[in-house]
Amino acid sequence: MKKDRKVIPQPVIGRLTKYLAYAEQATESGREWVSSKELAESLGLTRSTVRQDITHLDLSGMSGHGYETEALRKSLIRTLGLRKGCEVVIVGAGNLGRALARHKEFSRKGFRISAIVDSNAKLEGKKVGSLFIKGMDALPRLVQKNKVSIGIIAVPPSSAQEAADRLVQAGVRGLLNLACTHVATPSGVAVVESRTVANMRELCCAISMRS
Amino acid sequence: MKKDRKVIPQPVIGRLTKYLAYAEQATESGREWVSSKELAESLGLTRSTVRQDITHLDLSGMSGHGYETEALRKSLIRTLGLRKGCEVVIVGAGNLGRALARHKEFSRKGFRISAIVDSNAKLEGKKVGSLFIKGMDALPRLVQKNKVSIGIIAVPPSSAQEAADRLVQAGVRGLLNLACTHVATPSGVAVVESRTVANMRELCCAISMRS
DNA sequence: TAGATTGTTAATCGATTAACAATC
DNA sequence: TAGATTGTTAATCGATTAACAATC
Repeated sequence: MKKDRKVIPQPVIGRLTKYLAYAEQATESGREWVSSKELAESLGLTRSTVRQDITHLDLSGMSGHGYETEALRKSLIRTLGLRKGCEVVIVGAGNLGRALARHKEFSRKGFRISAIVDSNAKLEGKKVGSLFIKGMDALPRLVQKNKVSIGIIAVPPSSAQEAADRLVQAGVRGLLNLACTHVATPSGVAVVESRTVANMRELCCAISMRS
Repeated sequence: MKKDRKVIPQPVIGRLTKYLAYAEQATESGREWVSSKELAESLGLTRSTVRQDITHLDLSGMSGHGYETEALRKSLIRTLGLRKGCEVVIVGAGNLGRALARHKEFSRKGFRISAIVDSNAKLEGKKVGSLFIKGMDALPRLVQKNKVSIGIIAVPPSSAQEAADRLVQAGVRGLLNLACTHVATPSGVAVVESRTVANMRELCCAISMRS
């Protein structure tokens, strides 16, 4: 009899991923307990917020001790739907796309880069890490065959929308858009904009406001 | 007599950067007017929110027409404190660091990568784009000389905190952390966590909730 | 003028925080 | 037991939305 888990609000989800990163580190360093106090102080939140967030998990803490690190980690993985890894395809084999294809952190966190494609025919067949660059036409077949669910857009802003369209058409269910343009998608497809340039701008803004 | 500009709430700042990206594109394609309706629909917001946000700018729209694209763009640049570009240093000359050093979009948006450094002595002197990789020890001098205000952390999670410490010590005023670990900084230094892995996880989560 | 859109106020909605009894 | 921390409820705070007169 499953607890009927309601939809978790976006801001909460954002913080849950932070708790997960923290729990993973704590697990690695062999810490057995983590408290809401510790999480709050390390991540710049209040204890109330942390405890309120943890309400959304299927997890019980222990009064006086906090949460078992490993149980917290597992519960977060379950709740966030991260149990069974995830196949990814990268569109764009420029600097950024190639760097991501070889980025260790992805596989360490359960994401498998199953292909990298580019519209530039000259790049076709070249090797990136252990992958060979494929043409855009291969996209639908690659997505089907490898059960790819996420597409990463690593092309210049001017071709971002086209990349998105082709990925959606090929059947991916989520997009990570690294181009600093907004892309439009049908409502069934989740999009996260990476916003590196936007982040830099926000930094600039924060800096200039303080001086 | 300047309008006493109050602090702008973070969620608003986040959206202002989106309007800016939109206004830049609209400017490039020669569009003269942009309305709150158009912004809202393109970016998935309500018109009310857009108009409320624009309240924070020193800008007047025109009833029946909207906002002059160019005036909107300029006002956003002013308000976000982006008028005079920004010097940046990258720590970490791995795949990601090197890719960013050559990333066109940065310079196009007013960020100048003035140096790239790495703790691995073997990389010292190698060329990345038009830059030569320097050692970590060069950091303080580079930051002073080039008036660097932002440091990008592109090292493995395990050395992220150290990179942050050295950047702060060298005198940068903001950090963009691309490692998927939280880094702690003194309160005078702004930090934005890039969260690429976290974003991927949020995508996974969104996907798994829909199925 | 008619149509469209701004600027602004007030109402709603949701998220964060405070507080505390219950528990280990 | 005493100290610490959870889980939960209620209060506060802030952000989003709705609505509409004013304006081009």
